[in-house]
Amino acid sequence: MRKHPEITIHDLASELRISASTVSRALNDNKRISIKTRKIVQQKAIDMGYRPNILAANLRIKKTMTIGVVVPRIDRYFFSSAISGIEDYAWTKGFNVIISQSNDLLIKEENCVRTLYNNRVDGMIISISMQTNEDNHLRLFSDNHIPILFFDRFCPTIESDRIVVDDFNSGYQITAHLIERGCKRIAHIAGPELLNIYLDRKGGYLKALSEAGISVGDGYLEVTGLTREEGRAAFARLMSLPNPPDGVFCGNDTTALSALEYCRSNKLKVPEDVALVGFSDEPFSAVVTPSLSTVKQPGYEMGFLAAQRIIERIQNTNLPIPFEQIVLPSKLIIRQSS
Amino acid sequence: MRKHPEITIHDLASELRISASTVSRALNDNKRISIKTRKIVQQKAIDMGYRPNILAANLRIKKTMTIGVVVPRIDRYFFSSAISGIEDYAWTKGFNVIISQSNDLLIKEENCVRTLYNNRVDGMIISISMQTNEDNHLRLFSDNHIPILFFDRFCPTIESDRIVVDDFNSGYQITAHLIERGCKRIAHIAGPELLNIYLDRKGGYLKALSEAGISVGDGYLEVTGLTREEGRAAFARLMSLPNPPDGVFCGNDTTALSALEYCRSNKLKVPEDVALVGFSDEPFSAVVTPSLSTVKQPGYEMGFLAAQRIIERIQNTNLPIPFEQIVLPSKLIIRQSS
DNA sequence: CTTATTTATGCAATCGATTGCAAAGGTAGT
DNA sequence: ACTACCTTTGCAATCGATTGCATAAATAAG
Repeated sequence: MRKHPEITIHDLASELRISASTVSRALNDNKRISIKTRKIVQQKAIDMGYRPNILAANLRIKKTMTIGVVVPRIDRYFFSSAISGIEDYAWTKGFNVIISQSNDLLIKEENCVRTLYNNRVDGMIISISMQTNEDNHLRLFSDNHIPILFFDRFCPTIESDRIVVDDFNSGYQITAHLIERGCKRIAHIAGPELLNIYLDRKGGYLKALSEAGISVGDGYLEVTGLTREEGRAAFARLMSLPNPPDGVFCGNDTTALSALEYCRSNKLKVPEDVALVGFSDEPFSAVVTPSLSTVKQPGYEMGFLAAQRIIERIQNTNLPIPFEQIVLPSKLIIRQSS
Repeated sequence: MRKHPEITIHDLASELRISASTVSRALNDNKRISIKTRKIVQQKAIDMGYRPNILAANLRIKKTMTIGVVVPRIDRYFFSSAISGIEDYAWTKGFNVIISQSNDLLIKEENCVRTLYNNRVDGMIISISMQTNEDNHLRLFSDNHIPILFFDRFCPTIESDRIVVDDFNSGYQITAHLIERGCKRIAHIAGPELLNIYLDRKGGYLKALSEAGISVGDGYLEVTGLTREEGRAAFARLMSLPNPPDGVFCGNDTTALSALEYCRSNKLKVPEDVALVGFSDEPFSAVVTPSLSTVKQPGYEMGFLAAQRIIERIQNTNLPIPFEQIVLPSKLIIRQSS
């Protein structure tokens, strides 16, 4: 079939013996061109297999119709479903999504953000890394008035839109649930204090306890990186305390799973000996035995909404819509582990 | 900080009282420019906060430094880990990755491919949808000599590179394993015949059986879309046969999970009453009870390799490297379910 | 000191589309 | 028939970088 000869508006123009500007306008359905010519041009474009050179147009327009996404890891279900939501919406609006992952490393995140900036994405959706304790790279966007939007893990020092779930309340509900089901000694494996989401989950935990007049037992508060290994280690420490907990609120499902495995190999009954609750509703949580109680975060919806919001902002740069923190409902899912 | 005034090479040029061409060359470390000037220009670029306009450069160069990716669904672990591999490698080479998902719909896939084509990606990595029974949209790339590479699910009628696992052999191994552990009546829940991967898995199953002198029992071969629901229905049909199987090779882990759940609710013991094997090693497979035997597909490695290969092709358009089908080793993982 | 050669820089065209302004053609009003 | 106005189209500049060719400057050779 057709090989290299790439058709331009100039080819169309000379073929039709009209000017390139007319062709351009005709293709864009500009009312300044007569309907008749428009039809002719558009038909010819099809006949000759013309495809617009988006780069040239973008250069002129100063838009790339692209939004950048940075997440800690693409292969974590919560994030991939968020990306799925972003892509689905962006696609309907003709935006492209370019993705990159920070691997939870600040340096990599800085590089990703800088690259997206240099690639002139029209906006960026990001969930920051566990290490992110400064915001210079993010300022690149906010200072230059390029829309930036955080979801889930956000940077509190940057003014911008955010989409989060109510981690505080979720932490509260989880803990309240454990209390209600009769747990007396409730521990918590928390995530890095750098991230608000983990601080909030812990905050909810503390509030629920204090409201119930329960004090946090000695050594009942572990702070970890929430990996499989750290989770196991932390849980092991908890269970070797002189007075081990009978309920543990794990910072995420991964650590809850580690806990479950620890219980299995140490012949501890869940939830009889110790009740467990995780966070995120990873796909495996529903199918392990016993199935894991957890909090469902609407990843897809968050992504969808994020895309919606940032595209709105991209298309109304002048309109001063105030920044907003959108809190999505999360849902406590009680299963066999508690 | 700095607001709108975007700096161009011309600004640098006039500031330094030299020509734009010199600035351009200096920034690209062209040896035709004296080291001294190069240093000066580069420093000035930093001072003035210059950032190259990639669009302008790309327009000239006719490269976008972008590779497009199309997968059925981003939120499936196999695919998200492949994307992760793609992104990791592409990133080291300065390529951007733009993703889109077909949702296993041919129409959506066609649109995605066309969009990527119009966006002038330098190459495309794709795993086709379950419905893809024609290749016109894919010809858009191959006919125009834009590198295209398939991974996992490929289109046999398009000449191109492919990265796959040995589905035939994997299917063979799974079945042989079931035979070896004593199963006499082995069924298979296969995927759409449109896709080679499923045909091959089935082929391996058949070969192993015939080699062992076992014939396929009546109704022992189900062909489905491999979803949760279809899997359950198919498995239910199998188990209600007059002579139900004592070993089932499920086309993927999802259907194997459906089977497992069916067994649970129907008090069938796995693997005593019926042994189960899945395919893909989804994250949940290791943690369900009983844990699922399955075949591990190296998603991340496939993606990494795919990116490596396609970038190589992008950068050597003229060099006629012959197309290749790269077969990656898969690994049978035997767990409790068999 | 002149000519040949290398080194460093600049000019101007180019990539392909968009767009303000000008101009040509057509219609209408008086 | 003349001016006024509207419709339709074209000219040429622009977006910001790259690059072949030409030129200027510096060095080497004779």
